[in-house]
Amino acid sequence: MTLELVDAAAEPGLSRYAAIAAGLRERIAAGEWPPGTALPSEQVLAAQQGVAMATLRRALELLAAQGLLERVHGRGTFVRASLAGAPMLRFFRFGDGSGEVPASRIVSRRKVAAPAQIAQRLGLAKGEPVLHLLRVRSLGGKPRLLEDLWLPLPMFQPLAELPIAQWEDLFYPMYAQRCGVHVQRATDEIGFGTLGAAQAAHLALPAGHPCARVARRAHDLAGRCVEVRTTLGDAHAFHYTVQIT
Amino acid sequence: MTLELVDAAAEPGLSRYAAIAAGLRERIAAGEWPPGTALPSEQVLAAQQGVAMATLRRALELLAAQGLLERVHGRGTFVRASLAGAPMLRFFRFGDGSGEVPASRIVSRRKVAAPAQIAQRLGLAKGEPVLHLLRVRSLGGKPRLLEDLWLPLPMFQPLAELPIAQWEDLFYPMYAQRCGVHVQRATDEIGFGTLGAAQAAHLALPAGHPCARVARRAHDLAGRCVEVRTTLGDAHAFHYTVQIT
DNA sequence: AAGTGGTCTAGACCACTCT
DNA sequence: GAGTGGTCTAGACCACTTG
Repeated sequence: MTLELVDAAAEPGLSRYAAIAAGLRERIAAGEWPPGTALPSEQVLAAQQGVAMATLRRALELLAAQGLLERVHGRGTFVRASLAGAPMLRFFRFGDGSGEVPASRIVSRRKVAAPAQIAQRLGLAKGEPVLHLLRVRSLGGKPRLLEDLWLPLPMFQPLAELPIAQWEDLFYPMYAQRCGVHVQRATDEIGFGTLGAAQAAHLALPAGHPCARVARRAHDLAGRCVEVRTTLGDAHAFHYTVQIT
Repeated sequence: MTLELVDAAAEPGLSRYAAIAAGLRERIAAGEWPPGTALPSEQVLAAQQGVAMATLRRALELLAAQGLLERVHGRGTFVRASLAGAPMLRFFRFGDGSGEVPASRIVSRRKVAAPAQIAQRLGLAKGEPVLHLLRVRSLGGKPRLLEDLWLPLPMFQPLAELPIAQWEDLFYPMYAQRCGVHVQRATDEIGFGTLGAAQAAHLALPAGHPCARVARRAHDLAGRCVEVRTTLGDAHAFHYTVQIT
């Protein structure tokens, strides 16, 4: 019998659990279970997929290890909500290490046609409409980080219209709430350089001052690049720890 | 028989598989299975520990995920050999990206009493004997990296006596071969600074030139810190990519 | 008390490697 | 072909969370 489930698991060469994981990943990306909500229980899913519970578990554990799901003993299995708000401070250590969230001040917001390099990083065609933002982030009243952001435009239209005064300090929760965009993972590329005159002015540093540069590409649940961001900060405040194994 | 195996698995509050993993980790650290050798088969280990094979498997998978073991389908489960030779280039990109190993030139080698800060990082008492090395690493004939190393001395005595001409370009395989020290993991702390006059001279750069600084602590199988190393390189050649999830 | 995920068992069969 | 790890099953029992 039994209902020929459209076997999302029919991928060739994949183990049963890997195929099931891939299928679940697609259904999550398609919005069947929005971020923060619970999946059906292991029992239900196992019956649905026609496998033993242990096999279904392996699929869930795989997705949990990849950061897509979060399993909570006694409660259920949940689709992970957006990334934590301000992990940018993981790269910088300014005077006060108090977990304070940097205050955000939008310096400029413009709708523009994507330059070639930005379009390529966003996975768009050159010239597609994007939202370009410049903002300064401060700690203890002192400007510390200068950020340059590019957001694809049909998707982020609500932010093109939202009054500047109503913007939040943390962007990712705002993306989720106002645009339904959930940042699920990001890639940060670290480099060192020096500040141009205009950049230096925003940070109250002399032109030519050494700076650390973090070039981020953020991706949503479906794997699309939804944000390109370049952050500059005083190189002397930069620090980062890497575990090698 | 049957020595009352000192049930390393008797830890309270640990699941059976976690306790078994901890016990195996200790036996590996104690040298029962040297790096590169195979552990007994799952069947044998399961019988030894008196658990089902699936439980034993979980223990092995845990240790494999932690990078201590390497499992090879059809061959066996192996204790991972030392870290790859020169992962320092993961942080720098000089002209040629050809996977070339940087040539090493020892600039100085001295037996000294450990300064307080070094002793602390090595987990020694201040004043304990250590080997202090300074070396320059070059690519394509050009000096690129300046390294400052501290090695605890009873342990690395063979390197205190080895003629400089016989040193290898890669240190970790040499530690393993000559001193029986196997580097299993390391922590790299990335920062930024400027070159002092002496440092700049070694790298053929002007004094005050911006540099990236990688401060490494390397640990052996038993978790002891066996090397403290600070590497300096041109800040403009620095790059590193971080995955955030 | 009911429902969830976490641990564990005692098997079966398959895929890979070596000789 | 013998031995290894990889996948999968169909259960049991435990620990945690919530009504």
